[in-house]
Amino acid sequence: MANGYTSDLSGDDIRSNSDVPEVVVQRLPLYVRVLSQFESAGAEMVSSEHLGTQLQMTPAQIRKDLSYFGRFGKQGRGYNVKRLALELRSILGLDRQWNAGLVGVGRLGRAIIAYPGFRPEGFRVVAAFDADPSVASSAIGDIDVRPIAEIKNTVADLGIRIGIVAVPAANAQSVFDALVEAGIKAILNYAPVAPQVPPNVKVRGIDPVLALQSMTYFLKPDRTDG
Amino acid sequence: MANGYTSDLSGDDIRSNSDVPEVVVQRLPLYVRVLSQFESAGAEMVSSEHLGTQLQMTPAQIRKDLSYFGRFGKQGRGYNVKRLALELRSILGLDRQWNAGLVGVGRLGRAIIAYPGFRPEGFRVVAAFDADPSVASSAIGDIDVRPIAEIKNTVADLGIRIGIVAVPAANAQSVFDALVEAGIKAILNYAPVAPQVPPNVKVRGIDPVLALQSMTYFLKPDRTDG
DNA sequence: GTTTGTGAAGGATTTCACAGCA
DNA sequence: TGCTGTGAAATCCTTCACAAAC
Repeated sequence: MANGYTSDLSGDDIRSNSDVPEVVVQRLPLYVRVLSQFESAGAEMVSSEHLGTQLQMTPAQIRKDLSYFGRFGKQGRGYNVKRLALELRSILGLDRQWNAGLVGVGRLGRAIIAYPGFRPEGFRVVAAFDADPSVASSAIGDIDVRPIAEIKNTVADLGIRIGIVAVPAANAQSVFDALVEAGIKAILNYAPVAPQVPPNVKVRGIDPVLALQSMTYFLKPDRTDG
Repeated sequence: MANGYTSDLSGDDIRSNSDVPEVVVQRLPLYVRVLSQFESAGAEMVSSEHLGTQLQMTPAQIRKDLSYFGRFGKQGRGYNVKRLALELRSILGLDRQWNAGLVGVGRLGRAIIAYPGFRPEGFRVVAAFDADPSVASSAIGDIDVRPIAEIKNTVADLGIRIGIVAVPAANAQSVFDALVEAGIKAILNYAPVAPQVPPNVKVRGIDPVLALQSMTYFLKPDRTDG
């Protein structure tokens, strides 16, 4: 995200900071992704050097990151691609399904429901919520849309662990509050706001505008291109 | 946002690292955003304390960040909301329009074109490109769709400074190459790949899956909720 | 009294560099 | 020989704490 603000840890039922830096956790999915690519390209072994080239990172950083979780490599040979991918997926909890609840079924919310990239990675949107009563109590595809007031019950009933917020900025904070109240500890936020949540709830923001705005800074010394 | 990997700087025509840390630049848009909110709420002045509460950051960090660019505050009073917003927008180059070219007009690409959040912030998608010849040379809304081979000319003709990549993973690298070849220095990447670009080209990734995958780590110690 | 701007301190992250193993 | 795993060094980033300004 661009740019995930991330409300931090040290809850009681969220994995505590223990001593793995947050940045390291954020890089793990990147490793999983390129390992998958190597895997389907048929590679058996891979070195930190090789991974580093793909990800434009130093080999040392990759080795250090992995060393927080175990000793997965073999000197002189590198890492077994399949094994390392499996280990990392297990560390991240990607070896199971995660149910998500989407709040806001406007244009963006519908695009999120239709997005085909979640399922193959084990994320399922199993319920949707909306403030508009004419939308709520209908259905989109095979997903029921319910009134916001039902978040808490539905979260419990369907085993929802992840919230996805796709409502207008003005309504976003009240949605965060409702999700937190429902016991949600991980939120993917598409709304252009800085969420106020307790420190034991993680929020990652998806915000293309913020991403663009931090790049224009570097474009400024603007040699008249066009 | 989620997690922007960011291929770094020190080009010749990209604002050099000088000595403002990259993290600081990435926070500036956040400040702009909450300042806008305060502005439309009618606030005249704001303190670093107050901003910090909104953004869940320490006041010291905000003051330090701002101090890289100038002395915008008044002791005892804080910052003038309108003035600070204006200064930051100017620093980030948000006081003008930026033209972007979108590559890939599938489901996601069309959603990006339809996204109403760019325009009000000064970002305009002025051209689209696609590999599929049956889509290229058509138009979507008021935007022409052209073959990928025309990127370079179109970038020059329309003054495009920003590339937006919304193609399938398999085609993404060749699109990055084409954009770089066309002289683009800032790319917003929606494709789930780690781009290989020269160090003077900035890339920010928008990737909800990566964002989710780094949150599940903290959910793992999984008290059977559902 | 309040709040900024900033050196200096403290903490976190990255990189170095090399012993140890295959 | 080739490459990992890792303490130690170096760098980067955040927070502290206070003089100066309003």
